[in-house]
Amino acid sequence: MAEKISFEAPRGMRDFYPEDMVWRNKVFDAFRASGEAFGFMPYDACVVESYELLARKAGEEVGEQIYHFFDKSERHIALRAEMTPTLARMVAQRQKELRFPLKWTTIAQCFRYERMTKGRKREHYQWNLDIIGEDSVLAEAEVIGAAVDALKRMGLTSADFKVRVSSRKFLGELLAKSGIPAEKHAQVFLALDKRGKMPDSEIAAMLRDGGLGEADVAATFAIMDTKSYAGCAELEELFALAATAGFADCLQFDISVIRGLSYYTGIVFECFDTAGEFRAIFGGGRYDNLLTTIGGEPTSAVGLGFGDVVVTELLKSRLGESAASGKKGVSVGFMTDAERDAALRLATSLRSEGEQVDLALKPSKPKKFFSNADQRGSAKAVYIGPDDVSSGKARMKDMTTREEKELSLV
RNA sequence: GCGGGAGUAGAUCAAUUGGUUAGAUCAACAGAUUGUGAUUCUGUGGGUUGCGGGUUCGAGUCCCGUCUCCUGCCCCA
Repeated sequence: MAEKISFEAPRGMRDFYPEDMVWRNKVFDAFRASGEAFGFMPYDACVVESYELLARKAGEEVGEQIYHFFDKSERHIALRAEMTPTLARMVAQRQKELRFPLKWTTIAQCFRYERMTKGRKREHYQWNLDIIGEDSVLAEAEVIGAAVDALKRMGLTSADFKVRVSSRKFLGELLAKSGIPAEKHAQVFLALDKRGKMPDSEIAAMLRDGGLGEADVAATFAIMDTKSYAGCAELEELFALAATAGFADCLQFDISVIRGLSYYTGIVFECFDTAGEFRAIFGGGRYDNLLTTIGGEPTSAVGLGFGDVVVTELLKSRLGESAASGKKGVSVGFMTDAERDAALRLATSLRSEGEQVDLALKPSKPKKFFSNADQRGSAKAVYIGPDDVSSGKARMKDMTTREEKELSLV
């Protein structure tokens, strides 16, 4: 007898039971529908990449968080933590033959070895939208618009979430205007990112540790209180485009949106639930160095990453745990083996008409059959006994109203 | 990486603070009930109390270790 091993999935890895799959499909369906509606071309790629590609792009301590291993030929292999390096590789490989701008989308399974918290596993699916090779702010507007569209398809409204937007370029100009030297900007970005998560006194201390004088610290705090994007042409244009497209009510200017120390260079954005209960729903921005980091030609791009975990938690919280499951399909059952073929013929006939049919696999008592049909969520049920076979008629019951409608057996 | 809480039946929880054979309610299964699912009644199965060690006459309960889950922080797809 084999030794019993744990039935649990490895830490941080996810199983999708049928009741989970209902939610995942709801979310993925919205991703795909919005991607198509906004004209993005689907693509896909290998889950495994060379460690070198991922580590180069990720930099810093993120390398520690990559699942990696050596294959049988000692190649250093890693599971992707995000899609961007892979996208960069694929675009660079065909950079000369592709016609820009590209609008590409994918739902990518990504892995990351780190401490688990609410809304964060070691494995997740991330919907990616990228527009590559386009400088127009309309690119940002389309990417954000598509993500907002997906949230609405899932059943949320602008009252449930807000997309906070800012611009790194704008922030950099404000800092420069205040006389803070460019080499200190990274420090300020870090501090700004902490606003609200940490007392101001500690943020001030962080800034001083970073080599800023008192005047610079004061100037930084003044900039943190910036409430208007007036004077930033690209943000003004983005808000105007959002108004034209009809989703301006979902946008908010927020100078503190930084997106960490990552590669963004222009407009950046993050979407949060209005109640502030969950982590960021999606985030992204413009990055000019997508291809140059791996040795390709300079190309500007706008990208968005939208994970499945947080939004699913949000949907369950706002719409209810059972919101994704609706009654559908027909259950067909039979009393004894003598009616089995009649049941199979009926199931076959219903299926050819496009019905989703769950045929009982063995005879069952009516009580049991209807109980099971109810449990699995069938909208209708037909139970066939000897009398039905001899009369050539059976009754299809609506599981909600309990009304019965006669139908003839074949 | 740092801190807090918790693990008892399929699920939610008890167990008089260390005392006899670990209980209840749902759920499941069978029957009352061989022709139609929400009621009722009867019965049945179900547990190495997360795992390992220790203290004790005796451990679900106390101690140590370990694993897992939840929850803050750090960080971030």
